[in-house]
Amino acid sequence: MVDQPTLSDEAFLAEYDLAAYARPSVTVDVVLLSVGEKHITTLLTQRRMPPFQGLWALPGTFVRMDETLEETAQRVLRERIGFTEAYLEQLHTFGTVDRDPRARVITIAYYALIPAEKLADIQRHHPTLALANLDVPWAEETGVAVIAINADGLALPLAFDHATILGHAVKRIRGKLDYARIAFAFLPETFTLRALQAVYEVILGRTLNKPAFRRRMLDTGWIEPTGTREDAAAFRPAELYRLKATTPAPHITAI
Amino acid sequence: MVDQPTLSDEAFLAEYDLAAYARPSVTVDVVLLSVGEKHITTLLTQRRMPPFQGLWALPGTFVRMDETLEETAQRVLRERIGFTEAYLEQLHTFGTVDRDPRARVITIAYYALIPAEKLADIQRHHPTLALANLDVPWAEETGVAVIAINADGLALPLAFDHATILGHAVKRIRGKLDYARIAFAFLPETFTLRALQAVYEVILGRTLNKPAFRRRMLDTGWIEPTGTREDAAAFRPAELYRLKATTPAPHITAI
DNA sequence: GATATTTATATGCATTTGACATATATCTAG
DNA sequence: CTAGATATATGTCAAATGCATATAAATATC
Repeated sequence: MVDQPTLSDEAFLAEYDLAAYARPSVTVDVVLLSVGEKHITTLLTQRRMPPFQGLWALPGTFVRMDETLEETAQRVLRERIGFTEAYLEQLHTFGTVDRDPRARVITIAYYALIPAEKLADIQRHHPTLALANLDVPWAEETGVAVIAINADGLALPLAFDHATILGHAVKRIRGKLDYARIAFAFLPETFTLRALQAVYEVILGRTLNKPAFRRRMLDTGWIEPTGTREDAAAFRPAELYRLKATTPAPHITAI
Repeated sequence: MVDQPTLSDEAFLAEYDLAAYARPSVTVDVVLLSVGEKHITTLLTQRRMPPFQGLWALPGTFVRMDETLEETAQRVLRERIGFTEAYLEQLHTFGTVDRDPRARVITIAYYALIPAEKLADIQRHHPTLALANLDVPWAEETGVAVIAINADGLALPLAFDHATILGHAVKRIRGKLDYARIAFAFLPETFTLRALQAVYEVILGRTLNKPAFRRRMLDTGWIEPTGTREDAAAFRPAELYRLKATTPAPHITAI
């Protein structure tokens, strides 16, 4: 229907068209999110070299020429935490001119949801990663930046625009919580309704009504009882549920 | 608190760190969306050179080293349609390795919402742009790619992964319609409730109940009556409404 | 072993939200 | 002035949600 270029044409045009433009550096940064007792948590690395030496940063890497962006993000997971079975989705691309004082660096941010049970494991094998609680000083859909606080209650100063990126990630999972089944990414295979509600409350930053939450969750049809109960710790043990196998895809098929 | 690098350190590290990595080309493509009688519409350009010569593409350009991504998107608007007062937001970043056969090109897609009244104007001044109706062969939140159809009912073959990008844009505005005031970006300053409902119905691809829509819209508090009525065309003229001035920002403050 | 205690689970009820049908109001055309 | 067409308002029903309370099932204590 349309003339296709010959190979030599292609080669010529590649030189002609693209080489004329300066190329920025491109990285992928991954927000590693999990859910603790009272806070959304994340894993940060301390920068050992300038710029922002000593400050805390999201794990990231440069995009290689032969890998997709999603593959880059998965490589970050593999190389930094040795764990790739996480819900992974693109978040936003940050391209302010001077966000990196060295050069023009555009970063495509991804976020990965890590089961809380895996966190201790990951930290044990990767001691350079710091576990931080996120303090979200805004409600609903407003603010942007968040504050990272370590186990001693001290704020970890963040490098680059990473406070903003973290804020975008929090905003995203808050917004998706109601229509996407992302809360389950933070829980083990089987879980109680109480544990599920705790995840919701931590992410949303407010308490929820128990009977209403139970009914709403059961009505979604997302979960099913396993028939077993939690280990009797103290008092009546609760029924364990699991996420049903999804017929449609659980999230957007990314390109 | 932390040792800051000297300038010479910085210069050294900039060379050391960043130059070691190959850099992809980076572009911004803009999905120009509007709403017609029965379809979501968009403006496409026909490629005059390989690759995909003759096929239809989103307007886009290379990111310059001294402009943010949003500024690049605004430059596309200024240079291609001469109109920048549009709701503009980042959509998604597409980075498949071979999406451009010439070289590795990563594109950050934006979408701009154009008032329907401006479309004829734009096309008159920019005859190389084709107005296409979007056929969305999927409901709700499923599919991805869409089909562009010109005024004669013929499908316009799309270059690169632009069918997918267009699909993401449709999905995005469908999803945001209920909680963000984006429908108004397609309407003139003052509008009737019937016109507003028509925009909703075109975007969602289904009809809505009239009284329920009226109440829902009035209950949002987004709009207020102007006190005037539409030009009596035929039969009873409807009240004209306008979008209230927003106290909080209408959309996320991008970095 | 009976009872108290604590949490899980279920139920009842008032309020809210939305879909749908229908009624009333207001304009133009003739 | 009347008919026709559309804008606007109301009424009803079903579903969803929030809150209070009742019942069930486990352990700890006396």
